[in-house]
Amino acid sequence: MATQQQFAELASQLRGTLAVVREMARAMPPDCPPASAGVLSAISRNGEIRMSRLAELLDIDMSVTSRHVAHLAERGWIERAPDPLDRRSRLLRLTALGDLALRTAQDHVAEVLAERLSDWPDEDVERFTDLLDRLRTGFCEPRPLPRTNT
Amino acid sequence: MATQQQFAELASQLRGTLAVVREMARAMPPDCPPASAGVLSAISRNGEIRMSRLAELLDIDMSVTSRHVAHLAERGWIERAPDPLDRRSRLLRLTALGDLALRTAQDHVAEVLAERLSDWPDEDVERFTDLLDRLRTGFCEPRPLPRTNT
DNA sequence: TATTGTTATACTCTATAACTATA
DNA sequence: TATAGTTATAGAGTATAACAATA
Repeated sequence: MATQQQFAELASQLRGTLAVVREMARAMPPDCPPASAGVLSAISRNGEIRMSRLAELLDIDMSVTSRHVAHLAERGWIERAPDPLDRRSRLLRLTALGDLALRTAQDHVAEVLAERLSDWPDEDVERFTDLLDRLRTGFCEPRPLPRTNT
Repeated sequence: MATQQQFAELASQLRGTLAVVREMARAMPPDCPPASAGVLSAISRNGEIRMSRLAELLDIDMSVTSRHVAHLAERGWIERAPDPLDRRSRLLRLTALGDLALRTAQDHVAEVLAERLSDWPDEDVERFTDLLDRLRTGFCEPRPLPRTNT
């Protein structure tokens, strides 16, 4: 396992990454802020989905998810259909307009990244994406209880 | 260069990393929120520093930096000395208390990372830290003007 | 009684603009 | 006139708590 020092450095770099995410956010269309793009992306990847599951995927509170979803629905980017199996619930799915908005947003950020990271070799981009994915997965997955030292 | 698709995926993973940073933030002491830790860390790395330079390093507006710095000064974690060369300016430096606060905060987040990433090999942590550093550097450094197609 | 989703309220972090005091 | 820093105000994103409808 890495040393305490190494983890501290990693943590610091992760905090520093917020500046990059902020920079990417500036490239987004005004009516599709990063949080909206994240919700669209999650729905697109998963297909029809419930609010509660969506909140779980995004790792944010359902109250927050609800507000983002309302924003998207106002723009006609998603549909909220009643769930025939549970009338408390709603099933969300992307509309054609929503799919277009998502693609547009993705194109914008990809362009910004391509411009700034033009000198990165392919494999570094791949490896980086993979590490980020593993980080998120390792964090958001439920963890076994920490072992006590008995 | 990587494809548009690869960059889009990278962007998505970077957005997803926000969830991890939020999770780490929950492990911070209540009077040392992540933003404060970031400022302490930057001052610690650079030694005595001016406000304007600090804002540049953190890539946030000076008005925001000013508020964070005021927060730290109230707690006795930094000192603000007048700059003998320019009386408009102030020189910031960590106090012993501030150094302690920083170390405490670093220990907390490192512990969280160590717990969640216990199965990561050393080299992955190193490589990941390096990639994050290169990303931030590639983004926050001034860029040459994009070439027009003439 | 518990759960799904919504709304009201508050907190953190950031940006823009107006201000002051020096340069 | 321009620059360093501060403060006031606004906006995006999140969390907690109270609520309505349904299970």
